[in-house]
Amino acid sequence: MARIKDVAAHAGVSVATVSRVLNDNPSVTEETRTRVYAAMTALNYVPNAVARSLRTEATRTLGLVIGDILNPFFTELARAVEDEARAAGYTVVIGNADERADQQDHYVRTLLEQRVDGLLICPTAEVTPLIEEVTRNGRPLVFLDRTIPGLEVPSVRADGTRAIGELIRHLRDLGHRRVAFVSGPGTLSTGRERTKAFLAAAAENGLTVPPEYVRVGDFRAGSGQAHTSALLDLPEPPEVIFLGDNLMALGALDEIRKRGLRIPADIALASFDDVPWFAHTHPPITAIAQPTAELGRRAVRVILDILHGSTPDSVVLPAVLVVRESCGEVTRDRSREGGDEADTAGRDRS
Amino acid sequence: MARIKDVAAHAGVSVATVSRVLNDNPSVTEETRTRVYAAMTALNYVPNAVARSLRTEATRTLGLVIGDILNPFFTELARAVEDEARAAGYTVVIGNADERADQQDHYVRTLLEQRVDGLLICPTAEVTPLIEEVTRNGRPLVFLDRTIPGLEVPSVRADGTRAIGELIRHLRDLGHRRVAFVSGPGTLSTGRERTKAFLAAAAENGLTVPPEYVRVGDFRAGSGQAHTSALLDLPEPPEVIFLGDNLMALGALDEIRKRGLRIPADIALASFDDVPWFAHTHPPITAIAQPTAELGRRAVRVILDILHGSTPDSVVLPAVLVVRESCGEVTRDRSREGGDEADTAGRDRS
DNA sequence: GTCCTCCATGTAATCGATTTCATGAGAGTA
DNA sequence: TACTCTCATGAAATCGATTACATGGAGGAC
Repeated sequence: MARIKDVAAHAGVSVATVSRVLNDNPSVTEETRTRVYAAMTALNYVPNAVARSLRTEATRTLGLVIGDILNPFFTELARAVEDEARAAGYTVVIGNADERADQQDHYVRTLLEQRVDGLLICPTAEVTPLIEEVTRNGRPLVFLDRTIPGLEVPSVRADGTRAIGELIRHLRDLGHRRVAFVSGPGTLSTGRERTKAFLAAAAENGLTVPPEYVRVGDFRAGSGQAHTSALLDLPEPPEVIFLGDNLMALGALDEIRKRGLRIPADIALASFDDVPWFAHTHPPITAIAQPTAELGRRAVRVILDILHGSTPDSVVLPAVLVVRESCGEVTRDRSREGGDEADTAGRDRS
Repeated sequence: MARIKDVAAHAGVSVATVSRVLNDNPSVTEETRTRVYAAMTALNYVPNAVARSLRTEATRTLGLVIGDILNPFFTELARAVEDEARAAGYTVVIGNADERADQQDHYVRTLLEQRVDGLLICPTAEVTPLIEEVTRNGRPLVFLDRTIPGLEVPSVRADGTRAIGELIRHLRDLGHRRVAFVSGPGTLSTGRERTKAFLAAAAENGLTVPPEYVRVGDFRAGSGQAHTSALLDLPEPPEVIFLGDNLMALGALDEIRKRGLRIPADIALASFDDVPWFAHTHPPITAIAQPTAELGRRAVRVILDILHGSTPDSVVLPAVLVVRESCGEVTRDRSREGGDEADTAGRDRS
């Protein structure tokens, strides 16, 4: 592969001049510039980013570690991060933690070795020694979607507290009394936060929640299915199951379909996270939508701010309730709203 | 950040020795080895992969350029590629072409600059000058999911011809005569191939397909919706619409829902690509499933073979028809099969 | 004509690792 | 004791770029 030295020889100049052309240094004659460009195309020259990064101590690369690449929430997030980063001239390297702390650490380590300029992490666990060390060393870091309390790291996330309150009120208005919640792991801020909001809203709306109605899932389809099965097998099963994320909702649907139950007549369903196909299930699923793409974009802006030397604040954006039909028919004039909701679900897809 | 020189000084050895420890060179005393490890942990040493790659001319990194990161088919593919690559000690850098040739080229160029050891590309266009150059220079390259005819590049893909034949027979058996197809772009091998298979199968089953029933989409939700709308507005609309991929099927569902039509009574639907939620729509969608994860794994094995010096053959795996209910009730004893199909859709999710 | 200034270009050090070749200590043998 | 052989370790070149500093030629002022 052609090196800068070959280009220099071919163009009859020094490597310094070629480097200047590469970096748009204005102190190069128009004539030599064109000669250098000609040499580059003649030799199919592709600059070696490895060598450049070694010298400049910058890779113009961001590392993004997501929780689960099969979760549409994270892919939408990744897509937004990438778009925003590319616009700023950065490349994004995505690592898929698969919701496992060890695999998260594997990618964090790899990304550090590759000397990414900044790290965006959706932490999959409370805190690991590696993460702690990264924060101690003051390397550019932003937590995305999830946070770790006690660490001085800026974070970008959605707050679903209000939307969960609205959901519970909606359920109570529909006459439901026995509501179960399948949360995420207690080691994740999103799991804890959603559970807390659920319990608070239930209390506020006069719903008593027996302990067996609050289950700890792992944000994966399998656990949604298992907990749904367990809940349906209770002596007094709930009237509504609220799943803590879209993958667990998919698992719940699998289980409900397997048992031949009807939604919402036999069991009502709601989900945290809204995904496009929720509008097309039978019936369409009531869900809480996060401003996913905006979270991704803001996270990039925060990390770029850090790289430019400032110390930005954390960002919290509200999630919103999207009422559909999986918790029961809403009797008031909802026809118009139904159309709006379909639009909402499809919003980010165009 | 600590460098190998600092570790050497701290351990009282030379940089060469530290490098030997890093690379598990057996000719290092157990005693110095432990002293070097101690120095590394004391200094929080993280080896600089940039410097190492510059010297060794290898990055242990694979580049993967996918068509669209919001398409679950590609994310499942990416996930499988990543898993297989990680098992072999490689990191994967994913680029999202967003179905645009220019953005595909942007990532190919970036990945070449980063000196990835091999490239896995799902080409988004017939052929670009850059792609042609990459093949001419003989850099390790594999086409995934899609191929470009005329280029001597190994490819890994699924063949849906037989499954499409089965689908058309299934439609004919259900009494359908007017079948429309929304294909992918003619510039993509998958688009051409599916169209060809569709037309051949239609002819074979005695179905006449007027030209306005064969539409060219772009594998994105919006075009599925637009073509569905156009088809439904025809003086003689089709009885069945067969969408060329899962995103266009989602768009078709949007349009059908907007019009308040029922599936399959008003319009029947089938899709290329099977995704988990197709089992949960109303009604569940008949689809053609690709062996997605296996495609990803095989592609990694092929590129690794190339890196090891062999010249592997292309891989073609069959896609299979998954019959559900969106084309009409199957009257025979299908109760058991219904259960099997749900399992099939959920297969890769556990 | 001489000197100074400006500016395009070149020379060489540098980034942090790997790797070849040299070296010197210690063991073994006569 | 002297010599050879082995083997752990060190010194220095190298990968391909960037960049501080040096250089030399053209042009202007006197």
